[in-house]
Amino acid sequence: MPLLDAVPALRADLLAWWQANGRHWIPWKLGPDGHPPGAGESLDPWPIWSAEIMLQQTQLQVVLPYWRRWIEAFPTAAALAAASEHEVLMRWQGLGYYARARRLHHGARQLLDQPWPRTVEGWLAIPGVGRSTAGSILSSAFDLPHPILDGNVKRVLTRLTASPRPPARDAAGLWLLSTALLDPHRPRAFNQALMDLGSGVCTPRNPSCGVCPWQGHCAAYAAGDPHRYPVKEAPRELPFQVIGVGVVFNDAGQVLIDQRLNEGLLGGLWEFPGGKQEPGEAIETTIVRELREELAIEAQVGEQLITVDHAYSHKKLRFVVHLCQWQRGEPQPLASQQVRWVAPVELETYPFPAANARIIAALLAHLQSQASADQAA
DNA sequence: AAGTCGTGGTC
DNA sequence: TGACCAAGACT
Repeated sequence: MPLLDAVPALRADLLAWWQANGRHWIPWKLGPDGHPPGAGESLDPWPIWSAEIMLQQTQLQVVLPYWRRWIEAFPTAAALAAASEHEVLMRWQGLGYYARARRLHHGARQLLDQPWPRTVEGWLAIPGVGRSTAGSILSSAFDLPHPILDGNVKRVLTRLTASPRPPARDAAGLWLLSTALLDPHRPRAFNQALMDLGSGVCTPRNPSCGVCPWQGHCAAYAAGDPHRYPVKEAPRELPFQVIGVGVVFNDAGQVLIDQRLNEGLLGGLWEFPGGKQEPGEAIETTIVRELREELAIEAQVGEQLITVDHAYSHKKLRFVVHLCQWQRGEPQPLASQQVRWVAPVELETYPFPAANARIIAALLAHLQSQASADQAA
């Protein structure tokens, strides 16, 4: 029997499973009374929009504490619009993909004094909102019939059809299937059920096919190899680079930090200055050279503070961090937005990426042990 | 349209 | 120096 003929049964079976087994506790999916909304009932789009942006390529359990603090700080879109970019990045610090925060910030300002969009086109006009996020917001907030296609849905659908192609090679087909399956009478419940199925049953490893409401329709289950889907692209090797980093002190005991450009990796966040080690170059030379090239200062490189290995999505870096002493030259933001001397205790008031947070922890520990050594002497 | 963009969980 | 991946969007 063709899959499309089974659509009514698929909808009914999924929704029945979800009624008993779904995640009915997700905070941004609850009404003001703390209970799930009835069919056709609307929810405040703001907490949902915030959550959907945070959830892009990020697991629910990681998002939850960030989202709670975020909504407490910014209860409305207008509150976010009124906030500074510094405060926005502080609230996003550690969550990754920082362009999401700046786009959400801009989107909130863009929507000021405008009614909430109720069309896909209206949401697509907002920075950071793509087709799947738009569908998720519209179905979650307004119970409107728009499909979604996130990682969970891709996995469920590629297994359901035993698709031989990686999802990126068949986006059009997957969107068609998500659209065809969507229950037009209960879009909010159906989309959430599809994601809950992918999250709790149709999992990447060791799927629980024994309790799956779609087992009888699943081509991958019939073939006995649901774990093979979705078919993966050939993985690429990640380049590895060593970065020399200077924690530069001045005579007042302050350290030098710079704010990265908004474009590119870690855009808008603060960091300790540094740069890529060139072939055959001693790391101390790298640090001296980068401080000259990017800040126009002369500094003396001292002892190593720490090395930090960190994997990003498309490269692996090793930060070799040395304590340095500023000698001369007013720091210039030649490769950054701005540079600043700050007392070590003030570092916590700036948004730093995760690798730099480890450097700060090592620095504070170093200063602590140094202070107690001085006291003993 | 392939490359870019983070981090932490989990095995 | 692990591999793999997660409620994707943007260029």
